[in-house]
Amino acid sequence: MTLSEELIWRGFLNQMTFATGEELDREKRTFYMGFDASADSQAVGNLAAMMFILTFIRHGYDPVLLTGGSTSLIGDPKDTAERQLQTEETIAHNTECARKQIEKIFAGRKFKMVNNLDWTREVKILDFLRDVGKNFSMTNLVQRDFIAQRMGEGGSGISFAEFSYTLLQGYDYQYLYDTYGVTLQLGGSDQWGNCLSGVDLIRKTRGAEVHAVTLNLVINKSTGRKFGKSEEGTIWLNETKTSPFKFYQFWINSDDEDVEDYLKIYTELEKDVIDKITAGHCESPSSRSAQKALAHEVTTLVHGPARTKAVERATDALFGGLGYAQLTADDFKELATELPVIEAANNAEIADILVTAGLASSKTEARRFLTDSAVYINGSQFSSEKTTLDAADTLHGYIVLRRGKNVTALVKLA
RNA sequence: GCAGAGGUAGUGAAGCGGUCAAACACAACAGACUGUAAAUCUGUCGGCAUUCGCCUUCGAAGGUUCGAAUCCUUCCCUCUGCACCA
Repeated sequence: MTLSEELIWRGFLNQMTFATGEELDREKRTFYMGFDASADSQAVGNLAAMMFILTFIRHGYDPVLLTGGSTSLIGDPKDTAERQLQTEETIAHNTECARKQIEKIFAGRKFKMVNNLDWTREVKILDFLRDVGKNFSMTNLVQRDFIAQRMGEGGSGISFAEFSYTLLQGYDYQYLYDTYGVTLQLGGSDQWGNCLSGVDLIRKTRGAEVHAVTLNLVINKSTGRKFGKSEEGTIWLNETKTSPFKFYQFWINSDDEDVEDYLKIYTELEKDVIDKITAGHCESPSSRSAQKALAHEVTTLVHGPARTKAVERATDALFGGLGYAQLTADDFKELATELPVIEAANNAEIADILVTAGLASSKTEARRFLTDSAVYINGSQFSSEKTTLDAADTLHGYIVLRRGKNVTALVKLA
């Protein structure tokens, strides 16, 4: 498969400045893509962008990966409202986090990492206005969707800082063109306008033709919403923000109709492999083989093979056919690394334990769960007369306490 | 700065002196059903005590009243006009 064929097959392509996809196949370019540093971890949404980049790398393109140390100080305008400015320290910290994560995902590949703060910090305001600002038409800027929305009736207004964000990004492209010969910028579909800022700027100031390709936003087909959030919120790549276990669960829980799309986007598996997986999945959707393959691949990419294996074992223990009574002490040790473990006194009230374990937010709620029979001890429901936990409930020193379908904790009696 | 409108539980939105822990919708949570799915049905959805009940909430602080989310005062914030600026 050529690059353009693969991009289309995987469903990445959104918009591009190339007239035809074949132009992408003709010349191996040096390209860049920016990563936002407004949060201290990249999320599943950014992971799609990384997979997009990996596709280009596999086809011989050279990547320059940029962290937005300067642009995140300003913030890309949203459609709704002005962003809260973050401190320089926070952004510096986030930029560093982004760098580490990117280096982890791209380990073993050839790539350059840059931080746009390095060349933006010293720029003089007058130089910037003359060299960059002069090349942007106010009329065009004002017509941009988000800016028009923010400035129009019912809009929340927009500061000059956010208004001029796109010039900064355009300037980045120009700098990278000058310094590394970058002639292609990749971005999310929401970045199309900002990518074009650079394309136009370079045409005007350097007389050169450079390009931009954007990637489709990943959509959860069944909800129609942007992909990458669970009920508990964003799925992060950082394991302290989203544990590998939760991360793995997130993928396992993918909807049937989305699984094939996700396999194409979030794994590097080739077409015949993916075809085989989806065929198997269609035969018996209940085995969830496609979800398992997806979860395995993505978790391995983000958290490494060892963690993935551990998480898979823990998952088997929690959701597989095995009863808890059949688990070994070692299995429990594994579970203990993935689930919250809390200590409780012998004969402690179950309602209190639910609260301390975070399975209920208050004692009143805990009581509700109990009367709703939403609580399970070692996988089974129990009579309402039982209100405390004691040594008779332990298995290898632990009690598995679950609320609802997916929220589980281990209890250790003191 | 001036004038108008408004700030109610996760969101939207009723309520405009007592029967308001606050209608309704959505979201969320749980149970049944399931494939750790979707849909559907049922229940829950401030806290403590699960007996009556008690406590904390309706932007904030005061006040009026037997009694306030509801009335008054001050303050904070948001929106819409106008003005300023161009």
